[in-house]
Amino acid sequence: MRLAELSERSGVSTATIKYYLREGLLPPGRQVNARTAEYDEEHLRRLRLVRAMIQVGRVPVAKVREVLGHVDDDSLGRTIRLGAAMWALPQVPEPDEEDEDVRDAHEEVAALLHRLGWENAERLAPLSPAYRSLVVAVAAIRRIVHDWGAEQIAPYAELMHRTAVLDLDNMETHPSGAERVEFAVLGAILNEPVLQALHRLAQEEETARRYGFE
Amino acid sequence: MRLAELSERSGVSTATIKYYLREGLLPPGRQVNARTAEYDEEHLRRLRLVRAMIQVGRVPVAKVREVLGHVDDDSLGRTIRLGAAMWALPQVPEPDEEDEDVRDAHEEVAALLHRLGWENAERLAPLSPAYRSLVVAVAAIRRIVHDWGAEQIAPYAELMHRTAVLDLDNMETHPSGAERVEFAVLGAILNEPVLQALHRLAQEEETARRYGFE
DNA sequence: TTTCCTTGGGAAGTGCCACTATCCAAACAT
DNA sequence: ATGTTTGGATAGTGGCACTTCCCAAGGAAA
Repeated sequence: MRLAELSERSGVSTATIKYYLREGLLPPGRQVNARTAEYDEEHLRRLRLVRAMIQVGRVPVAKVREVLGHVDDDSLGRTIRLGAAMWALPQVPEPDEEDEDVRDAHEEVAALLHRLGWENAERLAPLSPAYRSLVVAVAAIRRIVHDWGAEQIAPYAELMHRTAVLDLDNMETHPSGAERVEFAVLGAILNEPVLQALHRLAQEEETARRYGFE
Repeated sequence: MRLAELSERSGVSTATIKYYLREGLLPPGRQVNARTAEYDEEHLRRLRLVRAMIQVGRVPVAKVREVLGHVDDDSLGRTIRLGAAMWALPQVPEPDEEDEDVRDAHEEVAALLHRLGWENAERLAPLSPAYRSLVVAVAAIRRIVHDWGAEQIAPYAELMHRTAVLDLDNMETHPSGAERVEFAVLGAILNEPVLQALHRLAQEEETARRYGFE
């Protein structure tokens, strides 16, 4: 498969594919001669994954490179590889520990994890980007709605835990092997837009049930 | 309150506040004289809301202006105003109806809504940005994981519906009045980062429970 | 063989976006 | 009188995801 065909089958312009090659998101094709390169089905798969991450998952190009680097790192065990890939994802500004709201949010979230019995998450907290994201988001809300706290979050946490159980069950039904980490990353990244869209649809449904269309 | 004080109390630079004023995200202050303007607590609230939307919610400036335009539109009923604000949010590329995967995804999602009994969502579907987002995301996943469909999504939809019920319950416990639409928008926008962070934390917790830290 | 078209690679340019820096003149503080 | 602060306007910055342009090598057609 030449560049042109790769482009046609994926719907991505040749210029963009060349850009991805330069950025290291796609491995180079097999060099046939000085001016020709061959690509295969694996390149097509990878390209579709990259596109999905960028367009649907809104992951910046630099992050995609980082995530794929972990996915391809054979020196790591599967779980760790997936964890590394997931931790490379978030794009959160560091919480400003000077800020009082941030410190409050910190305590509140830590207490919440404890109350929920999420011991592993508690242990990972100091390192976890997800934990930091949560602190930032909670601080931002409390800055505007002062009487907002763990009581409001806890039921959501319960639901999200069930969601995570579904995620992992899903993953386990899938064939293991080379594709599995890739599938897991895909699931992790593309599940989120699906969940978000479902959430908004559900809000529309529930709002209409309660208040009609007016 | 002068610009400088507004800046200090919000932690936003004067240059940025001036930018927001120019962009119409903040109403102009009360003009004291040719070279002085007064701002009040309402400006501070609004500024914090804008910041939260932009920084935590990642809403682009143009969208923030649009959303706030709906929030401030007194000619509309509350439910409609909220709906308009919510619908102004998403940033989804139009699904390409030429694409076969997109058409498949379309059918699949429509069938899913029907099966779930989300009649209102079904009726709103042709117009709803959330519906379009869902179609785009499902199409992107199916392009890579071919045996993926409604059976996988349905349980998530169920959980997201419960989340939406929580959202609206929460909103109803809140005082009505001028603040309520603002609170609803805030909830809608800032809940999503919270949910996302909780989801990722829950994944970490559940992964560690099943597989340990290796 | 000559002509023409296609190909892959690299450098530079584009458009958008969220700020940020610089000016300016009025107003206030000392 | 002097220096600082203020709000408003204009232009500039840096990052990002491409896109355009150019070139020389290959291959196909005449």
